[in-house]
Amino acid sequence: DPPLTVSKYVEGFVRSCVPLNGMEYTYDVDLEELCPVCGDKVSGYHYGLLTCESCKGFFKRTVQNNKRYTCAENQDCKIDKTQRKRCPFCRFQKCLNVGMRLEAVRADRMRGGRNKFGPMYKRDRAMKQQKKALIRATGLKIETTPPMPSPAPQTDYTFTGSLPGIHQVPKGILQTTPIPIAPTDYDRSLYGPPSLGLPMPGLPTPAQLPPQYQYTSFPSRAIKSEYPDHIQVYSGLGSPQILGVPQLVLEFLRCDPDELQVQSKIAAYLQQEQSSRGVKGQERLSTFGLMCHMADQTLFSIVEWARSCIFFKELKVGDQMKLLHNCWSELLVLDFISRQVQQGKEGSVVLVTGQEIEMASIVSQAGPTLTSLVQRGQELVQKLQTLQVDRREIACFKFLILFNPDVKLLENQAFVEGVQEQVNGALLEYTLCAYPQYLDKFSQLLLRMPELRALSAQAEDYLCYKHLSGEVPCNNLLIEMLHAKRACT
DNA sequence: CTAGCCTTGAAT
DNA sequence: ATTCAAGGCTAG
Repeated sequence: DPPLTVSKYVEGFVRSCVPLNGMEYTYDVDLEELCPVCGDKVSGYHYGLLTCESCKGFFKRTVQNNKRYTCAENQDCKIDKTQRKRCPFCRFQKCLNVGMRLEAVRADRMRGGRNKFGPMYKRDRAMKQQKKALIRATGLKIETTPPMPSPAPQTDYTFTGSLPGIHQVPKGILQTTPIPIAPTDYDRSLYGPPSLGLPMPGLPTPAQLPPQYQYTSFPSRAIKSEYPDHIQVYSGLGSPQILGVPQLVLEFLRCDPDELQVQSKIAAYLQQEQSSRGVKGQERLSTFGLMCHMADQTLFSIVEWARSCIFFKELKVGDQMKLLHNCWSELLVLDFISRQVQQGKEGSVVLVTGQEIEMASIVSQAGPTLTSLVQRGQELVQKLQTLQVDRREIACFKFLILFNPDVKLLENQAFVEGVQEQVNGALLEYTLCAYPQYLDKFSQLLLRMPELRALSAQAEDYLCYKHLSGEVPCNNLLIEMLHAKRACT
């Protein structure tokens, strides 16, 4: 019989995360922040984000009057409170780059009332509040500010498939700066309103989709009212076609949990954990202890994901356990790696909670083993970035890892082998369709599998060592998995 | 033009 | 009735 606790879990026992009590935000929370354009005092949400009064006015005047500016310098003027008047070109550029939204300027000039951004502002406030609490609880700074989710897809009237970080790049810059077209989140930005007229059989309806990271870009700075008379569609050139995505890959993507949801759940758990320790008079968690809890919670969400996935849920619990015991660390490492590929910055590492840790501080504070582990991970991240791995391919990867045909003594061996084969086929088809210019992408991707496996084995060894020296917090699913795996192999 | 303050009005 | 992000107004 499998270990009781794990089997309980797989059968449906899910450690619940107590939701944040006191989620009501105090109004002054946001007001401490500075305008992302010029650094002046923020006066509220304007055109999509918190800005100062003057940049709000500037943005409004510029868009309403369709103003065109030119830069006397190199289009990279520093914009701050004292110099913001000097170069309106660069100021407007910065407005767009930080994410101010053209479509929030009303073409009909209607005053008052609320627009579709209202709910988004509210969510953003709640998120900021939560992050602040997380900093208090963990003492870790958060430097990543996830892009603000835009309202439901059906309210977007245009799309170009622009990406976070490079949205709103003016034509002039597009010509001189090579922009890597990494088609992450493609499917999402392509799920436009039904009026796009694209036949998309089997796609999830917008309502089923998690909050989006979407940006709408406006070629030639066309001004769109939020109450448009007509709908304009831009085709995403140079992008992989949605039409070439195998059904299976789409299904995998549908199974994928929403990153933001996992993020806030785990963040809330960690806060709870830390604050309850304060009450019980226990000593607060060390950074390493925190990381263990974080990994533990991530593992919980991975198991939850597996349990609800296509194919996996068809298996008997015994086989589910065997598969999970075999691959939990690989999935955990892949989760970490893919986060770095998708949102990591040079020289730092992003955690599942959205917190960012400088590589330098890892090197200086972590032991040599952990440091080399992270560094090896970063090397793999770089390779995957060079390969331009997208989220669909990562979704396939997860299945390839989970349905490992080498796992012995399965009741339904043939099924697992069959799934492995199907996923391989779907991934091959997808890479060929989406990246026709890059014929060996599939094999390049598969070559990363052994590296991932080696990395996860090393991570397991490290964890085992830490466990034996008594540094891993108890009641840890990680340790349970570790034992289960070593016991059956 | 700029930017601080004022008026509006749908959503809550 | 209140909120608060839109647009409007106007000295400097």
